[in-house]
Amino acid sequence: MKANQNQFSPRKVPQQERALFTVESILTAARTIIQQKGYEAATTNHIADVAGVSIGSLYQYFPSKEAIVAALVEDAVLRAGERTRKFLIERMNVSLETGVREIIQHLLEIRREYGLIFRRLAREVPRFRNISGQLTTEKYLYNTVHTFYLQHREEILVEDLEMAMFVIEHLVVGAIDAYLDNDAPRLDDEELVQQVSNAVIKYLTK
Amino acid sequence: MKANQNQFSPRKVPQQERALFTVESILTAARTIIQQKGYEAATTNHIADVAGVSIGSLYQYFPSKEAIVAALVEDAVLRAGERTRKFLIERMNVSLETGVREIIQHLLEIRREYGLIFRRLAREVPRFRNISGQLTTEKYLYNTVHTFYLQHREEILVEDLEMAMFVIEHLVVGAIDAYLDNDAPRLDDEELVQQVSNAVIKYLTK
Amino acid sequence: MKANQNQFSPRKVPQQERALFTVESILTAARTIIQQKGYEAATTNHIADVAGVSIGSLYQYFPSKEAIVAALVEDAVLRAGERTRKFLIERMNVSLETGVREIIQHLLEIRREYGLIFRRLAREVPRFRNISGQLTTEKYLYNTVHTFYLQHREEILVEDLEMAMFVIEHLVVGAIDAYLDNDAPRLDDEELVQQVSNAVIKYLTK
Amino acid sequence: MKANQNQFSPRKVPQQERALFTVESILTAARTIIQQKGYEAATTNHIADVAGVSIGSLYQYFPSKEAIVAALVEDAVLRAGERTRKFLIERMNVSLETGVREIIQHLLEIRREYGLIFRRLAREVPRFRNISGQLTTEKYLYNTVHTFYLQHREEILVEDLEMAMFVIEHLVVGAIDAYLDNDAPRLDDEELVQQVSNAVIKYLTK
DNA sequence: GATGAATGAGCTTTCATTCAT
DNA sequence: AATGAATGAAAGCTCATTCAT
Repeated sequence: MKANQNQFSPRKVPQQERALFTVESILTAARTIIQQKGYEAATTNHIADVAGVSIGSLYQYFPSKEAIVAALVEDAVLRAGERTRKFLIERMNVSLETGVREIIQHLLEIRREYGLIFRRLAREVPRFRNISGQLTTEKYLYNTVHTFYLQHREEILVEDLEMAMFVIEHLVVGAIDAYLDNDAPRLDDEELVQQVSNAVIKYLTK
Repeated sequence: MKANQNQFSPRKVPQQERALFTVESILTAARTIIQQKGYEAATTNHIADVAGVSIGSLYQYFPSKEAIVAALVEDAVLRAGERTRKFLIERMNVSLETGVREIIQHLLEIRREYGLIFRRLAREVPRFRNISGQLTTEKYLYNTVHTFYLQHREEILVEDLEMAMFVIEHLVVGAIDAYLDNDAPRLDDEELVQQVSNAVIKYLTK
Repeated sequence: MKANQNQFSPRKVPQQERALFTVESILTAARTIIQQKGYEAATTNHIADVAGVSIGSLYQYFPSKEAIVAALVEDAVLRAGERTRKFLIERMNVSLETGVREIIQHLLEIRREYGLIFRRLAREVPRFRNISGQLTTEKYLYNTVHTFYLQHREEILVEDLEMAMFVIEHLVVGAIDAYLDNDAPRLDDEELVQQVSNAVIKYLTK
Repeated sequence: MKANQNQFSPRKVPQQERALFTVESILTAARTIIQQKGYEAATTNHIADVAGVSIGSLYQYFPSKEAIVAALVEDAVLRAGERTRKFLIERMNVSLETGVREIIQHLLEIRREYGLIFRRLAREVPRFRNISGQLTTEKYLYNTVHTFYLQHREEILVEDLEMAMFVIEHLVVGAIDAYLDNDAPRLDDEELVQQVSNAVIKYLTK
């Protein structure tokens, strides 16, 4: 069931190369502006301007401003999801401890890179929290992570694994986002990953 | 009582009871609107409307829209801070495990009650993250929590306690907020508190 | 025929000393603000504030903001007029040349002193131009100046004296105001008075 | 072409004929309103209304209300300046007396035509006095007038010519503006020009 | 009389969106 | 298809004035 079918779906599916390029330009412009100046600065006219496209063209491919943002979020989620899934698959045979640490390390990188989209939009515009939240969880964390944990099921002492996954996901993402938000006082990447991994491992196995 | 003196400080101090009521109405209206519909919906005219007050009156006591929000945040932080500090002091002699669980339980309540202000505003309007962030952490968590942990220092195995406090704070708050945001799938309050306490205790002592 | 009878007349004629003081405070405050920050800054609330009087009281003595300004202009005109008349009377027996020079000298001083009221208000608020214009001309220049010129009628070659007076008045006031407005490039008080006197004397006698 | 580049410069340069017409409409509407009702009456909404244009269009071409007025002043100064310069050049070979009279006659016409802009704006809004003042004096009076006077240097008895020019300029403009402001009592155009010319000629040559 | 709280029309300006070319 | 001119609801805010105490 494809989710984005109704209000946020692009007006026309671009079929020519130029059209595709236009759409790409708009999304890139929107992404750049939001990351550099925040959501409020991302007016449609400004986006069109930066994209080098007329405002009329912009509205030929996107029915509304929200549609642009939705596309942006979806794009980020898909890319990040794909990368994360590949990453996880490569780590399927690794030890629980190593796996957890590397996954957290990976999440830190991912959220630093795409995170501005997630964090900015999710925080500034509540409407998009659901979109990104659902997609995040469902599409690129849950399934594969679940598989990974199952591989180490006997090491894991908690009974309800799915609940633990929910708890862990938010423990981890909460800590990472806080770390990225605040210019953290006495912590560097390595230390953070170490500590959070510690917490997760202990939570799962002790 | 030293910060935000200029741009956010009230325009005039109400001297009659009627005026006090007006100020209270405005803050209540703003709080209600923000909690129910978000920051974007909280236009000054709407706030005045809901408060049953003219727009002129609103601007007689608040120099700007942001000042209203700042007052809201400050108020929430002060109340929540006071309650939390009292709560912590009463638990000074309790065991580490009990203390952690009860504190997390308490934080869950606090953030459910005042948290919409923290979470909504902090997320939607980055400007306010500083205010709430600083006040939150520094004023009512850090000092007292630190004292509590020190009382159980010998049970705690991590070396750098302050770093651990940073990690824990964001692990806990991240998880709680996520739980409150998503109407969590297979979790209730008790379970959440239990799991997060578990994680924290294990992180500290194993 | 008293001019200021209708829309600009004070609401009540103050009969007690305190009331008189209040009115004086308001006028002084208004004058100060207008001179220092311009007409736009002179809001009624600000005036009341500076006057140390409640806004309610202000409206007890003046029916509108314009009434305050009108009173201000009238006051300035009366004072300046009185001083000028006295000054002129003392110079009745002086030679035409000396008299003209000293009058111009005197006008320079007067307009430097009260002029901010005349110039600011007259320029920023066209409604008041008539008031001040009429009062200026009629009440303190025309009659006495006329008498002075008559004393030297035989030296004066122009036929239509009244027309000449009109021309001279505006030549003189125009030059003085321009001098006071621009921070004049290569001119000081003395030089200005000298040159303008020259022009007037020559105009009248050559 | 170097000053007012930022805050007053047009927002976008109109590229279609339709847009040019819009800009023209806005300027015309603003000019009309200011001339007929003064600066205070010239609200942006009213200007847009009279121009038959939406408020949005107005702000597409002018970044602020002041920018409109600035454009108005600049336009008037440029046109008036050009006309006056041409006029003066044609009179270069004329006698001092004729020249002065014709120039004053010309100034009377110019200030009657464009003058409402100069006088109203210059008087009501001090900010614009600088713009119009500088442009007026420097660009279209000073240079050419100076040349004219130099051609008759031997007839002129005053020593410091430039100072005399300053005095004369303000004598003349002051008198003309006063004549145009007050609907002058016993004077017509011809008489005014005659008298003021007289004064100037005598001032210069006697 | 005096106070100051309350009012609200109206101001400048923005920006998502539509429409004529 | 593309352009960009045009739209107008709606935002934040001011200030002369009224009214309850």
